[in-house]
Amino acid sequence: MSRSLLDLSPPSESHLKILDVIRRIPKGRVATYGQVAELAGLPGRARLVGHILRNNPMAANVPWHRVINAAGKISVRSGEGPQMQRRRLRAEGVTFTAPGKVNLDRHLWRR
DNA sequence: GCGGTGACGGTCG
DNA sequence: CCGACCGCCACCG
Repeated sequence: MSRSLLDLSPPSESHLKILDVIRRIPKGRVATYGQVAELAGLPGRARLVGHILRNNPMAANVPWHRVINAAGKISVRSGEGPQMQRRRLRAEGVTFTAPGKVNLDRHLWRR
């Protein structure tokens, strides 16, 4: 079978650090890609966070749905991703100001 | 091994 | 709100 992304990717340190930060996002709160990257000690690498979530679909034990972009919107593109993300956030009590747009003033993770 | 390409972003106008 | 530009880098040819 052709496996290009997942199977061959060895868990790099940055990789693990990012996932670790995401695990710390409290329930009912959200964090931006840039914020996650920064907390992981990787300032300026917001896109790396996106890449990782993209290549780690399941992201087991990782509340991937709590990661959104700086505009408060859901960035997930693939298939049902967006819907599922919105659903999960709502289930945690996260409110939206518009379809797919999280109320950052209320739920952005402050640290 | 090297370079082009595009990305789950961010920022500014 | 939307679009253009920017910067950083993993992926693939």
